[in-house]
Amino acid sequence: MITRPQISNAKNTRQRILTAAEQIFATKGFQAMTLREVTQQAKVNLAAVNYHFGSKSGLVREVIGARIRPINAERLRQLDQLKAEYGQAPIPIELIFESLIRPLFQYAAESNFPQLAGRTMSDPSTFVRSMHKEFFMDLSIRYMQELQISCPHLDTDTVKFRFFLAVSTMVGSIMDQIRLENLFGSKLDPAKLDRVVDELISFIAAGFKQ
Amino acid sequence: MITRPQISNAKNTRQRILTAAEQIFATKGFQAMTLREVTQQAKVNLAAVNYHFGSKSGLVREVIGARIRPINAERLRQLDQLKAEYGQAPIPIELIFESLIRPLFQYAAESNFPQLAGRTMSDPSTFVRSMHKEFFMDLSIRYMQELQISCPHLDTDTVKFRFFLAVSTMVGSIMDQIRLENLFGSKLDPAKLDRVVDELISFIAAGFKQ
DNA sequence: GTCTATAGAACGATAGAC
DNA sequence: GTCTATCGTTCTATAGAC
Repeated sequence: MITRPQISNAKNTRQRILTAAEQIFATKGFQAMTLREVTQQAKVNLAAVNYHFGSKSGLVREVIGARIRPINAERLRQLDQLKAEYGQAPIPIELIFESLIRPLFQYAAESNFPQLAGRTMSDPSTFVRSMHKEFFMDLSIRYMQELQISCPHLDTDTVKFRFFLAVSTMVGSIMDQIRLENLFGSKLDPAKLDRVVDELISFIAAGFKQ
Repeated sequence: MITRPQISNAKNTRQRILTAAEQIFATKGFQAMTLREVTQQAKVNLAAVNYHFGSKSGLVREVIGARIRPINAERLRQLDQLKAEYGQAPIPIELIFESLIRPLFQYAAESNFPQLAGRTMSDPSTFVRSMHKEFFMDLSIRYMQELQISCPHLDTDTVKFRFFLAVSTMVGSIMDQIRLENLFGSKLDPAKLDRVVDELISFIAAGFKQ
């Protein structure tokens, strides 16, 4: 029997690094995440990071991209479906934001992705900032187009302002789970997190519709 | 004539360190701000930071506190004045948030304080997080009490959720000036910043009132 | 593909002269 | 109060054995 320990180990090592890096980056940010802590938590050798990902930046790029690409694909899939459903009629604001926000939180129970996304949006390091533009610029333009159609009474600048505020609310609320826990005095159970998403969507839609 | 070069130099050195540290912390965050860069930009000796502030943490504590204390005092002053004006009657939601948000942005033209505050709220370092609790916990409780009075139809948890979202919007929007500039394609002039504040207050109030 | 060992640079902090 | 000089630590990244 031919065994392939290298390949299967490689996958395990690579995946364990990704898992550890995601958790640490999400909670500490780019600068404070050290490769020593990542490899220690993943129980792999320090040099493995450079072998598999080339550099610390390469690792973080992979961590963020691996999570955000499927989320953004799901967002656009839902938006396209709404587009098909409503045809020429404008899509209701709530449904547009549903398609933007639900996919972001749907994996929250099985990962810390929301926190990761929030960190990606708020991390001060120039490297992470450049990724933010790469992953969200086109998406933002598409959503603003759709919102403009659903809000013919608003001028372009107002749509931009309110979309900026809507995204700020979304980002701010997923970024700061600790502030949320301070407010409520304990860890959030999944039921409370669902409630956060419901409140978030209706909060944003109300601000946008006025 | 008796000169006191030490004292006047001390003040200059101390102040120059604070100014440089504020600018760098606001843009880069705690971890990425190095004392070498701060002292180089302030044109003072590296050792001066430890003489005047004890440590990097001590410096950042001073930077944040020096800005946030007067802002919070002004917020509570305005809130108390509203309280006196309205007596037993509930204060309108918009005015409550005016008192929370305007003082945050009023010094925006003459400093980068909004960005500093956003960084304080979002920085992942545990040290900065502890300051966040120190400076904003009591304030949050006071504002939630006032909002509860103005929203007797909402239960306590809903007030908490929406206050959390309102603060998220405020923090997210001041934190990420670069995202705002990406959206509008250029630096924001003061007139646009005023517009941001107006939109922000009405956006939050709409989300809270529904 | 994974390891040890280490290069090379940057960091916060401090001791001690002035 | 300010300076020079430096300690001890930590970091990313890499070279080279296995």
